[in-house]
Amino acid sequence: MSEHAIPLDAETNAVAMPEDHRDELRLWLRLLTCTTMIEGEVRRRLRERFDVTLPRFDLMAQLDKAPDGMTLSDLSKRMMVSNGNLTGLVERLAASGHLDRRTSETDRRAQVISLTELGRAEFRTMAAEHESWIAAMFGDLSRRDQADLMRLLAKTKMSARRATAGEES
Amino acid sequence: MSEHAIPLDAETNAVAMPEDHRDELRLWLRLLTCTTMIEGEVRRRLRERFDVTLPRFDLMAQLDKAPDGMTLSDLSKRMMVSNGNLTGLVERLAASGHLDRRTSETDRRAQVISLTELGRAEFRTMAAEHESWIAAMFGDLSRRDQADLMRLLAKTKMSARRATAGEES
DNA sequence: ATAGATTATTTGAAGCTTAAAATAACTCGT
DNA sequence: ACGAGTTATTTTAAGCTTCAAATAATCTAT
Repeated sequence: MSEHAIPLDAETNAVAMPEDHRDELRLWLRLLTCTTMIEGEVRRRLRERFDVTLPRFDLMAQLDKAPDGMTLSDLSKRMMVSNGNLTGLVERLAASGHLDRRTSETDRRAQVISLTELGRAEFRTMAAEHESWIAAMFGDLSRRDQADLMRLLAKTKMSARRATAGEES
Repeated sequence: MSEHAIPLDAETNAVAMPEDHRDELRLWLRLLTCTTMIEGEVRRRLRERFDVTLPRFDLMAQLDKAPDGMTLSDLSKRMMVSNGNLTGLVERLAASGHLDRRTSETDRRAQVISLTELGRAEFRTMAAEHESWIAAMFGDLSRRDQADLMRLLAKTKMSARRATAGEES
C-alpha cells in the first residue's frame, strides 16, 4: 500500500516490540470496577441494615452451606483469604456467639467451625435481603445477558486459573 | 395448560412469595471469584517482582495518567476508596520519594499529588510487565469473547450504578 | 519406630480500609 | 462583610489482610 520506508509491519514486529494489550487491560479494569461498585454497596448496606461487616457475612455464608462445619483450611481455600486472616475473623465471630469451634476428632491440629443457632438465624435473615440487593444490581440485564455473562465469566475463571497455576506452561 | 389446583402462577405470586434470585447470586459470586483470583495473583506478583503493594501500584497508575497531578478527592473518587485511606497511602509513597505533594494554588485546602521522576520511571517498568500478566489472564478468551464480555460488563456497571444511586426510583 | 516432610493453625508486624468526627478553607446569598 | 452551608483533608479507632515465622500434629518411607 504505502511506499514509505516503514521496515516491518505490526505482525513482524511482534517479537521485538512487545504486543499491545491495552484491550485486556481495559477489560480487567472494567471487571474490577463492577466488582468494587457492587461490593462497596453491599458492604455499606450490611453495615447500615445489620451492623455486620462483609467478611463476617462471607464467612457465615460459607458455613451456612456446610451444616457439619468446616476447618479453617477449607474456609481459607473457599474464601481465597489467608489462614491468619481467618483466625482473627473466627475469633471475633465466636466471641459474639455466632460460631462454634471444636477440635476435629480425627485430626487434633484441625479446628472444625460451624454456625450456632443464633449465627444461622441471623445469617438467613441477612441473606434473604442480600439476595434481593444483588438481583437489583443486575436488574438491567436480560436473562440472555445474564446467561452470556455467566458463560464468559466461567471462561475467564478457567483462563485465569491456567495463567495463575504452576507456570509450568 | 394444567388443570391442577395450583392457585397462582409465578407472576401472580411475585408479591406474596419473594422471588428466587439464586441465578443473580451465582452470577455475582462468579464475578467476585474472577476478580479475586486475578487480583490475588497480581498482588502476589507485584510483591514478588517489585516488592510493591497493589494499592501503591493502583495509586501510581492513576497519577501516571494525570501529568499535572490530582487532588486527594479526585483520587478518592477514581479509585473508589475512602479519603482517609488515601491520606496514609500518599504519605507512605511520598516518604519513599515516589510522590510529590504541593498545596493547590487556587484552593489552599487541596493537596495536588503527582509522580516524581523516580515514581514515574518505576511505575512504567512495572506497568509494562503488569499488562502482560493481565493479557495472559484473559488469554483463553477469543477477541469475540473479550468484546462480548466488555459489552456485558458495561451493561452491568450501568445497572449497578442505577441500583446503587439515590434510591429515588 | 523414627527422621524428614507435609499439613493445620497461630502469632506478630506492617500495612490497608472504613466510618465517623474534627479541622480548615471555600462559596454563596444577603 | 457576615454566617450558613459545602468541600478537602486529616485524625482516630476498630477491624481486615497479608506475609513470614513459629508451633504442633500428622504422614511416609524406610
